[in-house]
Amino acid sequence: MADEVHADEVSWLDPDQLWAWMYLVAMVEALPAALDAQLKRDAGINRFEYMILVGLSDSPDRTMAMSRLALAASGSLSRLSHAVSRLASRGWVERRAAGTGRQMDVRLTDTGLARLQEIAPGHVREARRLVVDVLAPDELAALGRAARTVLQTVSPGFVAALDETHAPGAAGDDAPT
Amino acid sequence: MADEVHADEVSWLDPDQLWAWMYLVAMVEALPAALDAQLKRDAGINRFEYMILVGLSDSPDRTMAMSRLALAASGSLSRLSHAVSRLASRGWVERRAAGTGRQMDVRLTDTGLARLQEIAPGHVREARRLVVDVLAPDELAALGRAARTVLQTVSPGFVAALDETHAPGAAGDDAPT
DNA sequence: AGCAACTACTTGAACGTTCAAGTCATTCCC
DNA sequence: GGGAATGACTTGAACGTTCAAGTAGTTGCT
Repeated sequence: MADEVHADEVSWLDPDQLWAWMYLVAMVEALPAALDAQLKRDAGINRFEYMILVGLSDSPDRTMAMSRLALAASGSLSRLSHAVSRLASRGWVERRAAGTGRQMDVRLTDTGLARLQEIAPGHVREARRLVVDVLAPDELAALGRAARTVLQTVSPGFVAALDETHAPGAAGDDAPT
Repeated sequence: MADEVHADEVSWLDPDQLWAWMYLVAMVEALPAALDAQLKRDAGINRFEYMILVGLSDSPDRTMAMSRLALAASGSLSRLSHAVSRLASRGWVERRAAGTGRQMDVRLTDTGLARLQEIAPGHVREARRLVVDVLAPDELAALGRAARTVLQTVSPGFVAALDETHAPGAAGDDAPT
């Protein structure tokens, strides 16, 4: 593409923007794949299942309702339901009817918690190897801020939720630090 | 998680690192989904198929061998083969035996090029709406540089390839301005 | 009390990706 | 010049995600 598009009134990206865009697209393609690969290889689960386990593990009684968990892991209810079925068949989580309505609670079992504690260090190590340790602290901070800004358009609700749980004071409103 | 991990000798992330990591992970999860959604809705294709079309469109004779195209779109040969079958069944690309060996060329048809020219502006608009226009120029540049640095670990070959085709001079070697 | 609307979840089929073969021409070697 | 190895794909099954129902409690209206 680049020039041959007959882009009436669409402003194409200038070289600097295009440069940044290409690398960003490449990263958002490659990074999830790399993280998934590590989890799959070392633990036999994917990133979404990992998020479920983590979400449950730091929740009171290691339990959450499906709908809240779906938000926490940022996936659809359907996707979550299938994933919970898989995890339950391995005995890592269990379903239990909750008090009201059709609501269901998912609980991280002792087995599940034990496995997560084995898995987590390796995943953190990978996060360091691929991202945290290859960037200078200020570069990492800038990356985080840019990611947050982008997310504010892509999924505003999620930013609100994250800001609430993580450093509600420190992480300002628009331009932390 | 956060504390309850019995992480012998694994250095956990400090609050600032964790903050950046959370937003980064959320972004690399949400951004591809958002881009895919726009393409699916407006054009009935996914990001990978779009990359194929773009790759072919600015290639001599709108043609590339499968293996080269797989590199350009950064996917496996198998994935590409399936995707090309889908695109071919819509008449957007065509397969042709190339000179040597079992090699196959894929060519963007006139129909395919026409469709791409209709599709591209909308995609650029989305890129602007979600990323390029919500960040200040220096923030975007920093994001691009960070992405490139991360990619250097995740898939070094790809960085080399991208640097070669895009702004070989301007995009220095380690810390482009 | 009866019925619609809503919320919370599950399920099955369709679709795209991955993974493990399978095919077929070419090249290298004895 | 036959046979193994290599390169360039294709194909089919398995798996996870999405999408469109389906199920089942709860609430609100009349």
